[in-house]
Formats: sequence, structure tokens, C-alpha cells
Amino acid sequence: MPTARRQISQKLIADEAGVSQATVSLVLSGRNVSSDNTRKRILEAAERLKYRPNLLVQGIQTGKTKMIGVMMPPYDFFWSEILYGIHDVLAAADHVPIMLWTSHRGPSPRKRNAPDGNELEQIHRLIDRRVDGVILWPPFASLFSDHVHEFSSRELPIVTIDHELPAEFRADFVGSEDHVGGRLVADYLLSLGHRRFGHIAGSSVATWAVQRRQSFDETVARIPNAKFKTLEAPPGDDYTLAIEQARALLALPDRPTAIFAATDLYAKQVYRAAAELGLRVPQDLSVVGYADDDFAEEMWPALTTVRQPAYEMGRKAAEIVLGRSTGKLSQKVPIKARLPVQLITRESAAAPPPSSGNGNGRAKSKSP
Amino acid sequence: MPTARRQISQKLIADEAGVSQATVSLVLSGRNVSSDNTRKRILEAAERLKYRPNLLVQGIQTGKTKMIGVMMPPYDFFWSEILYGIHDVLAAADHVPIMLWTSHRGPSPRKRNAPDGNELEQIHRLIDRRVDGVILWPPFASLFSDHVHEFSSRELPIVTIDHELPAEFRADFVGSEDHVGGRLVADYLLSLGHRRFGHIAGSSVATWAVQRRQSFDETVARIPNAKFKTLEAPPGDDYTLAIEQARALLALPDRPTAIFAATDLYAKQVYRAAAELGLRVPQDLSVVGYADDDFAEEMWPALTTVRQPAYEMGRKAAEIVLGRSTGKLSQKVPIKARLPVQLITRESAAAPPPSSGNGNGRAKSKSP
DNA sequence: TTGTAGGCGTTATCAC
DNA sequence: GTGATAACGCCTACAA
Repeated sequence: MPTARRQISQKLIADEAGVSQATVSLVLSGRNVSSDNTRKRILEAAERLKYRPNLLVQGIQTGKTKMIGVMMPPYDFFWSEILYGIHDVLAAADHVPIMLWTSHRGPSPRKRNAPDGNELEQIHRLIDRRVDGVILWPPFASLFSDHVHEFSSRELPIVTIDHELPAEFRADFVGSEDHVGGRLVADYLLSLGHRRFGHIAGSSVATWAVQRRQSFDETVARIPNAKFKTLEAPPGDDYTLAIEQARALLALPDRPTAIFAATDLYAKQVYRAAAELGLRVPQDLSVVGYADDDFAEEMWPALTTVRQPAYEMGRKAAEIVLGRSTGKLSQKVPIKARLPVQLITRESAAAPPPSSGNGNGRAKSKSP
Repeated sequence: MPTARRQISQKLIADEAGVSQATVSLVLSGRNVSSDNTRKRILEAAERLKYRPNLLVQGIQTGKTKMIGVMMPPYDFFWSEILYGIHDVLAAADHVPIMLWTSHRGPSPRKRNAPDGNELEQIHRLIDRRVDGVILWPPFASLFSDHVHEFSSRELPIVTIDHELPAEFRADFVGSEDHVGGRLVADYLLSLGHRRFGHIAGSSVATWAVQRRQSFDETVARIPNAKFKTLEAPPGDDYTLAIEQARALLALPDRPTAIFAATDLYAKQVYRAAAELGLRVPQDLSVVGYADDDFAEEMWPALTTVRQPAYEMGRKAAEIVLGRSTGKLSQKVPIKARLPVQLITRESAAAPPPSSGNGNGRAKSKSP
């Protein structure tokens, strides 16, 4: 009968097997080719006692906790997919994610996405538990980069997703080809005959947003008679703002015939604003989103959008933190991984209405 | 210049402040009203050195890691809401969730939800890190209840959501009024005039499914001339099966005029099956879902469904584990918390078609 | 191959 | 109030 509420330790196994605790440690960790005899006794005792190693102790001993801080909420389909990717890679490597975030809720009318002022505390919760590295989602990385110094000053591996941190942080990055995505959309809309564009760009401090915007704008700007109007959002809650921006774009004197929304969530708001004005998508207004969220193909009409390989992005991010943590990834200069994107053509974009006074369909698009 | 790669410890602070390490411990943990003098010196030194406590050590000392195992994926909107609830309560209590699960992906055509055979390993990852308690989602709790013994035998607090474990596990439970939800749906459909029902019930081993089914069936069975056909799913992947079940129900000789889907996901499949047959919802077929997932109101037509207070359920679950872990919750008998549900009436249910040969609208529903 | 002993960064129990 | 000193459970030389 073991004393009181004591854990089942290697010491216990040692006693059972008649060896020293050190030997148990060696055998259980497989670092030692002990004699088959003692080895067997130890293994059996461990089995019998249902021994389980204490990774806390291992952590303070080895400096590795096999825990990764993941500051990212299950915000929507896209981010959940990324979480799946992270999870799978970590689990396969015998690591676990500690998932934290700093806003109370997610998107959709029922949710909010406001910072709650506890960013520093959350960071400290990770540091105090000595995670081996962290993965950060864009709003956090962009809004609270000061706090991120808490990580970098302790030389914790950092990977950001969809937002590049300044070089001083020495953070790795995983994203998708945002600089390609904007161009894909622009080319597509131009080829349909559109010449007046609106763009709901998202936060001006988020690199994913900036790059989508730039590549879109640049591509459109090359066409002589094309016009475009871009609306940015201030850092912070951009979702509720999107509906107002959509209304603003549609109220323009020279109303755009196509709107590029930098996320599918924004696109949804564009649909609403269009409906308010009795504009039909795509007959009166073409809309293109970004991300290929799960609801995109069920929107009505189904949303044309740019698909990012979310699950793979999550995997990649996890692989990088693990690589940094274990030292297997030695490349000094921060990694900037960009996975390929793909235009998913559905039903929300078509040729502009004939009366629109600019481009009017593929056939005539070359004769201004 | 501190030696090598040593952590900033209480010992260091002690040296800086000219006191013993023990005193530092007392002051930092606020367990002691030291003289204002030393207290100040210690606090300043800690600040200067950017000291951060090591919760790993604290964990092996106190037996509390302030980490909660959350075996639940960001499966969809509903489960993400629950995760938000859990997260918020844990964070407020200075705890963190370790989120793990055992299937590779979630729902939707792009996802799967099959067990991956790593359930035991995942459980051990939590135990090895000495979490203070665990929260389990239904598929896990119902499919792998054997493994759950790993927790209960170590007397770890267990809270299951939406699925009640047998008494031997001494597990607490949080759910919603599934026994009310089924009745709400039945009453509503009956009042519309329906008399022939189909029910896609989900797994027969999940208590949420069983209770929704029972309360639905019982309510319908009270009506003399009402018929109903219920299809269950075997344990495991029920999502891909739902479309087939929907087809089967609609192929019945006496085709149901209303189908109650035990989840919104199933309801979506019913829409598909109906579309395949050219049946219109709700004119030819009424459909009611369950959960009020985020896509429910955007389905076409908008889905009538039963809303569960997901976020609150998550909060409740976290409050219970915390209560158990800290001992503040002393009630011996397992808690069974059921939060209220609410019928959300939208557009997917209406009176049955006149030609349906059974009930035909509210007006005549009382004269058979 | 196996045992001894020191240390990891705390908390906890005593004395002083 | 404060300081030794012993745990906590394990890893890691270093010895034997």
C-alpha cells in the first residue's frame, strides 16, 4: 500500500524491480541497452503500476516541454482548418498545442472580435509554462507586436501566419501567395469586361491585406481606362465596418461594377449591401471574395473566390516551430513560406451590365 | 553577465536583493507580509530581471498545473462557440486549455471525421503533462469510453459535453435540454399539420441523439394518426451517411412530409436529397434542424432549427472542471447541467402539401 | 551494465 | 519576518 497521495514515480518502479532509480530512467527512455533481465523487470513493473512519465519534470530538466503556444481562435472555417493542420503535425511529433487568444468571440453577427486587454497576460501564461515556441494569428501579431517582444527577447521561436513581422523579431512566416491572389482576381474581372472596381481591403497594417490590395491595384492600374476605389479599415474590428464600406462603394457616383472583397466575410457584407439597393449579383454587380471559406459555395449566388491551402498552411507553421525548437531547422534568416493560391470560379462574377458605361463584356472588351 | 543559458530564477532575485530564495518565494506569491523594505527590493529586482515564474516547477510542487485538457476539435460553428466559452472561463481563472482531438478533420465535404487510432496516445499526452482536468466532446466520450478510464482511474475531473458517461466514470456533464428540443420540434410540425415524419437521428450511442429522438418520437406517437420513421447511424462517421439516410426517407412509399434532422449538418443533407428529387422546401417538404449552426440562417430557405446556448455551455463546462480541480465544487454526485433550448422558426417548415394525404394545414388539423 | 550524487526551480516546514 | 533545509520527480555526469 503506497503512502498517501504520492505519484507513481521512477523511484517506485526502482524499488519494485530492485534497481536504482537512475537505471529506471535509462531503461524507460531507451537510452540504455541494459541486460535483458533488469530491463524486463523494469518494464513490467512500470506496466503493472501504470506508470506515466512526468513531462513537467522532464521539461525543467531538458528545457523542452513539447508544448507549443498557439495564439489563434477557431475564428471561422479558414482558421479552424489551420488549427487542424497545426494540431495534426504537433500530435505526430508528440507535442501539444496550448490554444489561447485575446478576443472574446469570433465573426458572424452573433460574435465580436475585439481585443480584450489581456494580451500580455495570455502571453505570460505561455511563457510561464515554458512553451517551446509560438504560432500567432495576424490580428494578434499586427496589433500587439510590442507584446511579442516578450517572446523574441526570450528567444522563443515565433511563426506568424498571414502577417509578416518586422525583421527585428526574427520570426518565421507562413502565408499564401497574396501577391498573386490579387492579380488573379483583377485579371479575371478585367477579362469579364469590368473597368470600374471597388475594393474592401481590410486592415492597412496587416500584410495579407496589403499584398492582396497591391497586387490587385497594380494589375488594374495597368489598364488605361480602368478606375478603382479602395477602402481600408483601421486596425481592429474590421468586420462590422465592411458593411458600411460596401454601402459606401455602392453609393459612389461612378458605381463600381465589380467589388473585390479581401475576405469572404467582407464579400458576404457586399451581398447584403447590394441587396439593400436591389442590385443583383452578378447581373448588376460582380463580387469576388478571398479565402474560400466553407460558406462561400453556399452563398447565393455561389461566391467566386481565391482559395488558400489553409490546412497545409497550418501544417507548415507547425513544422517550422518544431524545426526551430528541435534545432533541426538551422536556417538563420527567417523563413517566409508562401503556399500557392487558386481562383475558384463560381457564380458571383459575370460581365458588367451593358448600361454601365464602361467595359461591356468579353466580346467588346478590347474596343473602348 | 549571467552564466550560460540559465533561467532567471528566484535564486537570482534573492542574490540581487540580498535575501534568501525562500523569502523571494514568499514575497512573490504574496503569502507573506514581509517588511516593506525587503518586499520592495525583491519586487524591483524581479521586475528588472524580467522574472517569470516557472509553472512547471510550481506544478510538480503543488500538484496543480493550471492546464485543462480539452479533447474537442473546432469542428464547426457550434463547437467553436463552445471552445470560446471554455477558453474565456479558463483564461479568467488563469488557466490554459490544451486542445487535442483524435480525428484528422472536421465536417463539410472537404473534411472527414474518422477516429485515427491515436486516442490513447492523446490521452497520455494530457496525463503526462499533468492536466488538472479534462473536457470531452461527445464522439470521443462515446466511442472511446474505455480509454476514458485512464482519466477516471487517476481521479482526474472529467466533464463531458452533450453526452452522458455511465456512472462509474463519476464524470460531470453539460448539455442542453435535448429532451425538450425534440418535443418542441414535434409540437411545431404537428401544429403545422404534418402527420408523416422522418427523423435522421445520429449515433445511437450518443446521448444527445438518443434524447432528441426520444422526445420527438414520444410526442409524435401521442397523435393517433401520425407515423414516423427514424434512421439511426452506427457509431462513427455519421455525416456522410446522412445524405443516404435522407434519400432513403424520401424514397419511402409513404413519403414523410417533414423531416427532423438531429443536427443542422444533417439538415443540409436533407436539402440536397430533396433537391435531387425536385422537392421544394418547404412547399413539398418541411425540414427542421438542430443546433442553429452559423450557416443555418443562410441556408436557402433559412433553416428552422433548435438553438442551444453553445457559448454558455462551454463556460459551464469550464466552470465545473475548475470547481472540481480547486475543490470549490464539492458536490459528490456527478453534476448534470442542462441549459435551455429555443426553437428558432425560419422558413424551412410549413404546412404539408395538400396532396399529401394526411394532415393538411393548421386550419383542418383538428378534424381528421 | 548499474549505482551514487548533484541539480533543475519551486513550495513547504520548520526553526531562528 | 526570514532563512535553512527537505522535498517534488527526473536527468545526467561520474563512479563503480
